[in-house]
Parts: sequence; structure tokens; C-alpha cells
Amino acid sequence: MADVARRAGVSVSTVSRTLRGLSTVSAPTRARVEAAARELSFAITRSASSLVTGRTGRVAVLLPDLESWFLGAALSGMAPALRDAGLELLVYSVTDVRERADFFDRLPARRNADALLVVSFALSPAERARLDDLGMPLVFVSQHAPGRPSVYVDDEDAALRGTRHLLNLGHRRIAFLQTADGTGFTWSSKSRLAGHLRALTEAGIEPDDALVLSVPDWKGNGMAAAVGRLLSLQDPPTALFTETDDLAFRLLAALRDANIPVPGRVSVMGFDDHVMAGVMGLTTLAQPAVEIGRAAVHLARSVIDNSDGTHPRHIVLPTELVPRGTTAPPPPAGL
Amino acid sequence: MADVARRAGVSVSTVSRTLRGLSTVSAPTRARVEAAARELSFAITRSASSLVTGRTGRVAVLLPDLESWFLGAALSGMAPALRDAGLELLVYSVTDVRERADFFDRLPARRNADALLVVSFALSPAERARLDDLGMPLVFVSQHAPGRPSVYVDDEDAALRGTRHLLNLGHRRIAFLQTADGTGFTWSSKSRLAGHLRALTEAGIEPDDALVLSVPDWKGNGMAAAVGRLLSLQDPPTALFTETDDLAFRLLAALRDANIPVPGRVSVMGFDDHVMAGVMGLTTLAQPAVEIGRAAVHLARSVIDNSDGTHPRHIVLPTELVPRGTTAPPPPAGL
DNA sequence: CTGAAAGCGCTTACAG
DNA sequence: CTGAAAGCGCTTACAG
Repeated sequence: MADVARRAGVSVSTVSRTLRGLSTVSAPTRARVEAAARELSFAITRSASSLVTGRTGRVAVLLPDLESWFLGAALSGMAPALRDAGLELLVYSVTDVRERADFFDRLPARRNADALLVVSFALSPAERARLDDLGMPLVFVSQHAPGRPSVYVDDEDAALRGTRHLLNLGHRRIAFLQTADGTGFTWSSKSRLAGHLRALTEAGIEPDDALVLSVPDWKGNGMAAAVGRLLSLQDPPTALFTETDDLAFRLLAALRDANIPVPGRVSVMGFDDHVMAGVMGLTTLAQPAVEIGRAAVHLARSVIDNSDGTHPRHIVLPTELVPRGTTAPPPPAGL
Repeated sequence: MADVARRAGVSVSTVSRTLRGLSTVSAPTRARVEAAARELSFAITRSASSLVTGRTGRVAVLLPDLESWFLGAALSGMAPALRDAGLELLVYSVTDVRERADFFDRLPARRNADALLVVSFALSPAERARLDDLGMPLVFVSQHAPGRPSVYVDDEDAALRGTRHLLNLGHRRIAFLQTADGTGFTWSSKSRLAGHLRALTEAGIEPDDALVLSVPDWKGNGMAAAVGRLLSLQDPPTALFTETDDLAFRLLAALRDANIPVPGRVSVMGFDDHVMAGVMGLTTLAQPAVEIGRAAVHLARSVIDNSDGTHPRHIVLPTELVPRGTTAPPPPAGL
């Protein structure tokens, strides 16, 4: 910055003011400074400004992994919104227990970001308390934290509508499949199941525990076993509602391997509208992952900018039923 | 840090030395300082240390988007490797032209990261030159930059082996499908096609231009059109080799819609070993995306740590043919 | 092994 | 509208 000042024949104060776009700089001076900065390919050292302003110009994102479709899409929504706000994106991917303990022990984000977006991350009460002590604005993403800035979809309502669709098609025996890997979507799991059960009750159908399955090792052979259990019931389901599209894809593969036509014999419905759902022709409930990311950034900005609490604290985004080829009326004789 | 010093009854110099793990601190002092730091939940302000050391403790990643399977996997490999090195992960996702111009104009990473990993990003010569002027260590990931630190797979060799497999199954008419969206995988495209053609030549088969297709709008209806073109050839192909798994998934969907059995009538082979490839039963060439990310970080670290150039400059990772259900010998009568 | 002091590159009152 | 000076929270010679 000193170099720029020298070249432009002004003080560093003036360079600083110019570069930050303050209006108290005369037009000719501004022009000279901007020219000098450009010629020198000047880029500000954020470390230095952070040190004096107390702002880092960065937003940190805490997430359980980086390979899931949802998180990639959410990050895709965040990136341009952050760029527009002149903020940088710092990613903390905390997967295993060791990393997790380490993160909450050292709280690296503490003074290194202006806000922390906690995405799809099931915090323990202790971890939650630890973050609360941080004094750093927290935004909960894809989860509803009562009284705290959150952006999420109404999972229960979405699942309710999904199951209603199956009921409207004429299904009466509808199974609900959940993952059982504890990767931190537990609140969504519960809400989606609750919505499903509510739809059944609404329709006067007694929920049957045998039709709610947790599928261990769902990325491996777990799905085949689950299908086996369902097929060997006395009164097997004619429709299968999975908690996520990822689970539905595996289910579709297991059904194909078992030569069970979809939707001829069973209907399948997912949840997410994963990029592959369209390719697979999967009926699903779309949640706007990119939009969730974008909204999270807006919320973060308003939280950063006014600590006086006049910002909206919750953003609930809409979901949508996307009917495709894996759902149809039940076959006359059941599975 | 002053608070910690006060609580531990030492100077800030000593706190600094303790926290950085220097050996010149006596055991009892170290213990007191560490206790004080823990009690105060002290987290270092990186801005301040950056300012004096000239190191940011951060590595920036420049990538063309955040939604692709490959980039997510690569980031997954980077994250733990960076954490182990005490480095943070800064993400610059540069998708559209405006963002792109802006990035290379302002070079935000310049003084805000210790190294820049350029992932799957086709730089223009001008952009390349601009980054070269940066004075910041560059690592090219998933691309081979002659003379520059790079980590990549041998695309040509991989494609060569893929086509050999199809030839070994008895195929003689093999089409090669590429995307035509210019998202920046162009060098891989070229190399993969080159490997494919080399395998044909090796086998004494004259390459046929009609069997090399660029598929525009491949996420939409482009694939159906491409299949149509292939089907209406006088001597249609019995095997289809796609440049990426993503393309193969669309191809599989188009073939399914056209009632063409795979691999009964045509074989399909992809490239990547996308997470969904296993679920879809797709034969493909696996590239170790996670490992690529990890290796990129190792390369970055060695580049950061010794500027004297004694580090390995290239890491070439192996690919592997993964035979699954979409490839088989050609049908007796052709397509 | 430990402390006092200078300085990293900015921003921000304070003057003018 | 512009400049000189102090100071943000660290690290690093330099003494002791």
C-alpha cells in the first residue's frame, strides 16, 4: 500500500480511503490512486485490515463432509452470495471424532471469521454451548434452531405432502426407510418420519412399526436386506418412501437386482431432488439446496451487520413434490 | 494473548513461544501457559501472526464449481491433509465470466493464502501469466502443467486401457462421446480421446470420425439426439465410451428410454468412478479423486516449505479399470 | 529459559 | 479533502 501511495503521490491514508470506496476522496486523487493500484496489481493484505477493524472479511462454514450432493449445492449457493458481499469462504470439514473434538477444543474459527454457518451438523449440547460462548455470529443451516438464526425447509410438511401423494395414488401400505449411519441429519429424519406418520393418521391408517425401517450399511448390502424384510411381511408395502434420494437410488438398485418392477409392483419416492434424481426418473420432494446456501449468506450478512437484532431470524424455504416415473397406483394384488 | 500472559504470569513472548510449540520453554512454564490458554478458550488471531510472519496459514483452492462429484471428492481429500498441517481451506469458486474476470483482475488470493491450488480449471494464457506474476506458489490439480507442480492422472493411458477392454470383448465399432460445454476439462477431453484413438490404431482399426461425438446440452435432450445419430449410422457402434461417468449416466437413461438393452445390445463405459457408478453398475475407469486432493496438499506443503525447489514437481496417480455390468461382448448382429 | 521492544500493513480518530 | 500518528495482536531478534 505504501508503494501505491508513493506512485500516486499521496499518503497511505488516502490510498486506504480510496480503496475502501469512501466518498471523501476527490475524483482526480481517486483516479490516480486507482491507476497506481492497478499498475502495481495491488491486492490488500486482509490480515492487516482485520487486525485493526476486528473484521476478517471471511465467513466460515462448518460441515460434516464435502462429498454429499446437498452440501456441494449449498456451497454453490453460498459462494456467489459471499463474493457479492466481498467475503471469503473458509471451509471446515469435520468428519471423524478426532477432528470433531479438535475443532471444538481449539475453535479455530473463533477469531478467523466474522460468522460461522453450521450446515447439516448435529451438535451435541456441549458443542452447542461451546459455540454459544464464542461471541461469533452463528447461523444454523438446514436445521431449525429455535431462537437462533436458521434457514431450513419444513421437513415435516414436505414428508406429509409426499405421503399424501402416495395415498392419493391409492397406496395403503407405505414403508418409510431411513439411514442409520448417524451422519447428523437426525432432526430431518425425525421430522420427515413425523410428517409421513401424520399423513397416514390423517387418512385414518394405523401406522405399522414393521413398515418403518432403519437401514444399516445402506451404501453396502444393507438395502438388499431391508428389501428382503419388507418382501417377507405378511402384508408387504406397495410404496416405499425413503428419507433421502441417495437412499432411494440404492433402493432402486436393490429392487432391480431383485427383479421387482418399479413402479409396476412398488412405487418409490425419495427426498431431496438430487442431481441424479432426474436422470433416474425418481419421484421426489425437492428442497432448494442452492437457495438454502444463498439465504444462509444473506442471514449471515444481516447478523454481522447489525448486532441489534433487527434481522429476520428464520428463513423457511419451500419444498416441492416432483412427480416422475417411480410412482404409480398400486398393483391390484399387492407386492 | 495478553490475557493468557497475565493469567500465567509470564510475558506475551513466552505465551507465543509456548503456543507455537518451541522447545525453548521450561516444562512448568509451558504447563502454566497451556492451562491459562485452555481456561480462557484462547484462539490465536491469525491475522496478527500472518502480518508478522508473512504466512497466512491458509491454502486457497480455485475451482470452476462446487457441485461436481470430482471437486467434492478432491476437496474431501484436501480437508484432512490441510488440517493435519495446521492449514485452513479457502475456497474460490469461479463459475461465470464476470466472476472469472473479477478474480484475475483483483487476485484476492494474492496475499491471503500461502499457496493456490488450481483445480480442473482451464486457464487462458493471459490468466496463466497473471497467476505466474503472483509470486505465490501454484499447484495444478487434475491437470498437467509442464514444469510446474502438478498432480494428475494419465488420462491418455487410462482411456487407452479402457478401449482395449472393449476391443478385448470383441467390439470393433466403438463410439466416443464427449461433453461440449466447455466447463474446463478440455485437456482431459483431448487426452482421453487420444488414448481411445491410440487403442484403435494399435488394434489395426481405422478411426471413424462419425464415431466421435460432442454432445451439446448433454444435461438436457442432447443425449437423445446423439443416440439417434449413432443409431442411424449405416454401421452403428456396439460400444459407447463416454468421457465422464456423468455423461454415461445420461447415456444410460437415453438408452433406457429408447428400449435399447445394456449391455445386451450396446456396452457402455464411463470414466471417473463417480459415487453413483457403483449404484448404476457402470463399468468405468476409476480415478482416485480423494487421493488427488490429498496429494495436491502434500505438494503444496512441500512447495511452501522449501522454495529451493527440491520437492517433487509432478505426482501422477494411477487409474484403474472397474468392470461392472454395462459391458459385455457385442451382440452377433450389431446394434 | 525469559522479557522488553520494534515492527508487520493496514485503519481510524484527530488535525488541518 | 488529505496527512501524521497511534494502535490492532502477534513474532522475532536482541539482551540478559
